[in-house]
Amino acid sequence: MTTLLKLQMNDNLFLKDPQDTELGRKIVSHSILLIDELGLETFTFKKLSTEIESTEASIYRYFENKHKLLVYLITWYWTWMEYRIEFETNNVKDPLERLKKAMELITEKKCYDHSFPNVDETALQRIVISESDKTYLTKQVDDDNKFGLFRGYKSLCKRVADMVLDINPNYPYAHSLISTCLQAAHQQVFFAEHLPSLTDHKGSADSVYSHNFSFIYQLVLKAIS
Amino acid sequence: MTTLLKLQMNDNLFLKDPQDTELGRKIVSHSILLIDELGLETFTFKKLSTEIESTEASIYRYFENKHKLLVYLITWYWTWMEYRIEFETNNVKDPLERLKKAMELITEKKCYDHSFPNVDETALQRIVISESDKTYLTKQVDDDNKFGLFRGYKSLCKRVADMVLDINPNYPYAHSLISTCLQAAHQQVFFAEHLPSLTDHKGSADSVYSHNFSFIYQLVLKAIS
DNA sequence: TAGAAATGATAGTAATACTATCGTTTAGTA
DNA sequence: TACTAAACGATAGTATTACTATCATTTCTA
Repeated sequence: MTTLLKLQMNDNLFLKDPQDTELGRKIVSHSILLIDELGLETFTFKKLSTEIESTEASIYRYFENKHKLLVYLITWYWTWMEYRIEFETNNVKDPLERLKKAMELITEKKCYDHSFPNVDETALQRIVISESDKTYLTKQVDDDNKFGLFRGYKSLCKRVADMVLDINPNYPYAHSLISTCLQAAHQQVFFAEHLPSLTDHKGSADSVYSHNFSFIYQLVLKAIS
Repeated sequence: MTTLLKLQMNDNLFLKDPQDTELGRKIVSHSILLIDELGLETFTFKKLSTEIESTEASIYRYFENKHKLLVYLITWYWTWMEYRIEFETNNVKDPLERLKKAMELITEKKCYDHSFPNVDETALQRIVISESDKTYLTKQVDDDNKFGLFRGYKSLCKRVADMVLDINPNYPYAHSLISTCLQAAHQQVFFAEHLPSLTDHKGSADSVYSHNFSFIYQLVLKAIS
């Protein structure tokens, strides 16, 4: 039996906490499936509402608009990642081993996590790959940032950067390096599937992910050595 | 007196070549200013048409929609970058020097290039920083790719990757490394301005750009050594 | 100077991204 | 059990967007 968990999310991400009600959880779980299927630009609250047999108005009671919903989902993903890294590196003493574990977790293909029954992590990872940059590449980024909407991502970045600094306190670009790697971790997967000449990761999905880990892990190790 | 130049663009990027007519050039030059000002999501052909005292219908005769216009502008930028790299590394024999020059050009803050009077390269670079990922992060990426819309970017990536392979033919991730660096080159600038905890580049704009060059150049050198 | 191409003017449409109102159902609580 | 408030559904409405279509006018060109 798996323990059911609830990740603590920033209040400003929603109007009413979707984790508290049946409808809220349905909005979250089905929005993941529908954004994955349609892509963010053609996804609408209208389509989601018919999918879950509810109404637009009801969805608007949980999320201000689809941008906020996207930020919510992406933040959930990074918060989940940070929790997993914390959990898995908990007993690891060697700083190099801890960094390696973190990079493995970041670059691996995700599968369903039974602790969170209403989140399809595989679909959510695909959303992160193709939509996550859109959370901050907007004109309202500074406002959104003021409301703490990017705390999840920043906190994860800091945690891994601190691992880098544990190994080499003199490396001057720990945060830049990690934010670059977090980006590369999904960008290279996207390129492997859609624009293969921009990457060297070929072959099956599995081999793309394992090449990607090697590429990124080596990049980090050499950079900080 | 500067020589006026025209970059050869893929036909599929437009319905009618905007470089051929006065109106076309006005569409290009003012769309750069307006997208820079408003951001892609609030930019519309309606607003652009009033800005240039023309009509929506006329703009639609040049570009199918604003996505294609964006791809056109971004492609212009990468084509311009590749031309400049070619030009500046022409006489450089040492492969390491050539790579260094290329990385300098990629990471530097751009200023107005008199060879292209209707393009504000400073504004265009800001657009590249905040909007370029949106050219391919769509559901139509495979279709767009079939029509060769990303040739400019792919060609630049290949050229720089080849420089890497000139230095170390055994490095297995040349394309991944360069596409990662091209991304980091603008992403870190964005973070420095809007999400500073995700980067280590602080201070004035100039210092952000020079730190960014150091960060990326060291990353590449160490990775391929 | 005729004909073609380019542009402007205008209208119209389906979809989007909301907001507002009101009635009904559900849930907590006294 | 009865009351109250919150949650939800149903419906309507609005401004804007992203186009498409048509036709008149200007401009270029052979």
